[in-house]
This record gives sequence, C-alpha cells and structure tokens, in this order.
Amino acid sequence: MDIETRAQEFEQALRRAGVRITRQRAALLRVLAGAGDHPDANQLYQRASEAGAGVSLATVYRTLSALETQGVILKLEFEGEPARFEPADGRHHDHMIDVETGEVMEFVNERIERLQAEIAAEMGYEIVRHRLELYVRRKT
Amino acid sequence: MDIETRAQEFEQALRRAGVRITRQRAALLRVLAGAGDHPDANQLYQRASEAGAGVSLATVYRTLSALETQGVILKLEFEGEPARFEPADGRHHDHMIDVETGEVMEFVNERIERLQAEIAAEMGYEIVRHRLELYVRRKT
DNA sequence: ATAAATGCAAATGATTTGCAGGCTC
DNA sequence: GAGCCTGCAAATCATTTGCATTTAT
Repeated sequence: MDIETRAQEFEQALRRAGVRITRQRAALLRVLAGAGDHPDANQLYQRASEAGAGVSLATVYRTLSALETQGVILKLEFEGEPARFEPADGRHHDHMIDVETGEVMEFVNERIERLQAEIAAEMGYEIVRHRLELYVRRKT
Repeated sequence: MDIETRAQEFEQALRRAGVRITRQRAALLRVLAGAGDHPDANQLYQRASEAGAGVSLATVYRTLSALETQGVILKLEFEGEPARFEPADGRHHDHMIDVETGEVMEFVNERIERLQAEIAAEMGYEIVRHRLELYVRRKT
C-alpha cells in the first residue's frame, strides 16, 4: 500500500469519528503514513515543516492524541526518551531496542501472547493491553 | 528478613560502592526496606518525612538514583504515572497492573523469559534488560 | 453559521541541577 | 580536613492548555 492510500485511510478513520481534516492534519497524516521508522512528536513536526506544511508543535501533539484515540496510531514509550509513534495498521507486534544504536525492531510471538493471556486468566484478570520491550545488544 | 536487616544490607551495598550513608539516606533505606507496595518518589518523601527524617525531595531523587545505580532498587515506569521503585532483592519478576484500581501485582514466568531470550538470539542479539507489563481488568 | 481547530505563549509535572553551607569518612 | 551531601530554588524537558482567531463542514 502506498503512502497516499494509507494516508487516505487514516483520513477516513478520522472523518468517521467526526474529526475535521484540516490542512495541518492532512499533512501530518501523510508524514505518518510515510514513516518507516518510529518518530517522536518533534521529528514529525520537523518533517511536516520541511514538507512545507505550516504546523505548530502544539497541533502535532493535539493531532497525535486524536489519532491515538481513534486507534489509527500507537504511542510507544521507551525508556529515557520522548514518546514515539507508529501507524497502527499492521498486526500487533512488540519491540526490541538496540541499546547501543537506538535502533527499534519489531517482532511477533504468538506463544508469548498466549502465555500472557494465561497468566492474567489464572489470576482472574483479562488483558486490556500490554507492553513488552526487549532492550538488547548485538551478540559478540 | 526483617526491615532493619534488609536496610542494613542496602547500606552495605552502598558503602561498598563508596557512597556515604547520611542520616537522610539511612532513613530512606529504611522506608524502602519496609515498602510492601511500589511507591513513587513523592510517597517515599512523605513516608520519610512522617518518620521524622528531615529529607528534601531533591535528596530523595538523588538517593534513589544512587541506589538504582548500585542495583539495590529498581525503577518501574508504568504508563501515565510517575516512576515507582521497589527493592531489587528478590528474584526477577514482571508486573501486572489493574487498570481500574491501579493495584500492582508481580508474577514470574520462566517460559516467557526463555522465549524472549530465544527471540533475541534468533535475531543475533542478547537481552540487556526487558520490560513486560500487563495492564489488566478483573474478569467479569 | 457554528463548532472545532490552530498558534502562541504560558502552565504543568516530574525530575534534575547550581550553589553555598554541612556533615561523613 | 577534604570532598561528598544536603536543601533550596531555579532550570529542564516533554507535553498540555487557555485564549483569541481562523477554518472546515
């Protein structure tokens, strides 16, 4: 799926929720749709600005939280750094962070997901959401 | 192990690292040693103050980070709240947070630990540390 | 037309830090 | 006695918010 298509899907989701698509938001959606990495609010602000969109950082934050509320993007809060964001389109995955380089990788493991659900169930709970982050170093 | 014994073990660890044991730190160590919950900096500050120790919040933070550096306590950063701390004496465990009540529970699962190590290894990494949090709701 | 969104600057909240005087080793 | 510690207040940093003005629908 190309960037424009994905951006339009984001727009639909927002419109459906009654959120207005302003010039700023349209620009942000495109930046997000094209982000292969996991940018933070400030990086998104930079990218949108470079793309010629007149956007303020406050609006970036406000838009990000609207998008998060609509479930269009996910907020990632890794240790010791500002929150990062990623499109929420794919399937659920967890993250692995290289502590030397800062690189963020994604991974999926069905067995871990199942075990988590079992653990919660055994204690009489159901999982609302979870957070699994592996801080790793390249093996020598 | 009683509170005083644990507090003294904390002191030893700090002394060994060349950190001075001041009246404030001694008090903090006792508060931490006696904490069955997972208090944040401000709660520790309150408790130490109530216990009659004249401590400032700045010193609480400075002491907590010294303790963390020495590996005596662990810092927990759950979503949307100030950092909490717990003594690092027991075996490793992860946390489950009841999103309704805020209650924090601990759990251990060897299989999940092993799977995490395997996942990292498959991608050529070794785990430095990890974070696994289950945000749960009591089953209806 | 009207309610929602924007930009700016000021406010927040948690945590950190500079500095002058104190206290531990 | 020397240097680490402390308390205080001011500084940071990411994020949020009040308000007057603009804009999408």
